[in-house]
Amino acid sequence: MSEDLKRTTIAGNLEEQRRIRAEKVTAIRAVGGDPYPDRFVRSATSVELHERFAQLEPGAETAVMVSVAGRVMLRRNMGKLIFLTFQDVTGSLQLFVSQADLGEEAFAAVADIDLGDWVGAQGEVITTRKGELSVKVASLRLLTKALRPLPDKWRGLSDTDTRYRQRYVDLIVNEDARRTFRVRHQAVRSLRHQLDEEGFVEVETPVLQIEAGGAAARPFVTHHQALDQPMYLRIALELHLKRLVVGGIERVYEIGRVFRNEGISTRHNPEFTMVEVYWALANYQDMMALTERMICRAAQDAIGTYAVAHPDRPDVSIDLTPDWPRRKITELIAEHTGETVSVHDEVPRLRAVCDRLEISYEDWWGAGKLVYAIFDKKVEELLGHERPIFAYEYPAEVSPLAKPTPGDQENTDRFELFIGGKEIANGYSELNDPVRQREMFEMEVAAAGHGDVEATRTVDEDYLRALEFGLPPTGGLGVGIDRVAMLLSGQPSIREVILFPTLRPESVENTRRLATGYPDGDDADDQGPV
RNA sequence: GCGCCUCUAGCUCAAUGGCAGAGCAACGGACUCUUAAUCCGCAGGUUCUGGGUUCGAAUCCCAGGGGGCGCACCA
Repeated sequence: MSEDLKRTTIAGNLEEQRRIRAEKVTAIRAVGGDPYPDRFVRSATSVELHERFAQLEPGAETAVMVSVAGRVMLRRNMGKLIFLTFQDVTGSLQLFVSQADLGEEAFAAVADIDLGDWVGAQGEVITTRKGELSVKVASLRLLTKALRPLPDKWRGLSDTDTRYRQRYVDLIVNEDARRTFRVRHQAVRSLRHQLDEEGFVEVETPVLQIEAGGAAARPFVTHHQALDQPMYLRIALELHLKRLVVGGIERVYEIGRVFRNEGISTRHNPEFTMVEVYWALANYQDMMALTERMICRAAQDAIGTYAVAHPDRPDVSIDLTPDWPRRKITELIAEHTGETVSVHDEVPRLRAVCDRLEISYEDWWGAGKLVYAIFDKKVEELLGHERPIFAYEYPAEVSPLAKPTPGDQENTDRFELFIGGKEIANGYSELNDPVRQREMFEMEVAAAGHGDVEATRTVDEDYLRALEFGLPPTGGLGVGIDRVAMLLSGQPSIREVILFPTLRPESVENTRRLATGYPDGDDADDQGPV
């Protein structure tokens, strides 16, 4: 069996296509060419030319010379005339390549260009007889040889696993993927602009922490060698940002990655991006208004409308137009379950309500956790399907960092924003009484003792020390950036708005196949069951 | 973690117990105005892996792996 035949037998047609492209690389080098040259000076992008020459008649010549560059996506070979359609970051454009213009030798080189190659071309802007805007190529350079073939030019790449693992291919061939990440970028930029304009200072705080606090979630654990010290990846931004408010940064925010060692779903990725905002002298009402300003502006900047597609119902859209309703969670519970409950009710009565609604609970839960469970299990998913809604006045028992509602120690001035049945944002008037904060921490430690793996296990003494220096009245807010991106891009899965979502590792054999260099005769020998 | 669905050529998909196929991509050829170019020809397979049932398995069964969806989990 010859080497080539064996290779083909083992790895199939992919190896044949890669071999042929690799041989072109060799051939280019053999005549002193460079298949991976240095820079190319581009004078115009495809979209700039489409905009500037939108009105040309068919068959027009402009005498305007341009340099363009991009990846070859389509090729139509007519013999002595070749049409190439390339794609750059702005869009795509046709190259008109005539043997009469280039001469036989240069034309033959263009005929060797494969789909997926990067090329740079220089020539006159024209339209064809059919009116297609084109660059009539006077010279064309290979800028990068692609060794692997692109997916089907018409159907693209649809296998979700491959799309996520090989996002580079997804982005090359799927316009919807490019659009999604453009929307995400514009939304993030918009949030940042809004906060900057309102005088907020952007900061960065530690990702590696001695104790992960600020939320109820199981953290990722790692280890610092030099300190010989276990460390945690942060699960929230909150406690460090409030230390900065103590330090006098009265308006502060961070856009950053947080990590939660929990289940993966269409709405949860182990690492995700939050923006948290803290505003001295403000309260939770101010933060609701700020949330609304931020998301409304993001919608306008990213998609130019207040009408967003419903994540689960293709035929429905959600209207983001201000002002969004604000309702107490107990009112929403009554409205959607018919049960009148209060955090001041006796525990047995609340347990009876949970039993009626078929909600399970732990025997150590107080009234706050029970009321919250009712809201969480029976009401949340029903909220925000026509327009966003703020729910507020959450039990203190489930809000250990929030300030009590004036005159009601069992409730807090906390809110959550729901859009399309999903939680998008969470905020409150910050608890700034260090004595009460210590009590709340100790309650959490007790919950951890009950087996609550998400409860904070230690009292954050440094945070309490900071509070003792005086945290002014402060409003705080956390927004899940990924969920905003899902909302605005109309994507039903968080994996669609994260460039490289968390996946199981690829199989060894598959990784091997994908990572194998070429040409290299040894690889093929190692792979197969020869 | 549990349940359901799914895995066939580089890509997108057929073949439902009886010869593994098509389109695109590739390769050879024709073609100076195409638009997913067209036309002729040719090649490409560990049907995810391992067992089993059967005269015969891509197809049925069991186990494992990847993925999707749902549930559980998720202040």
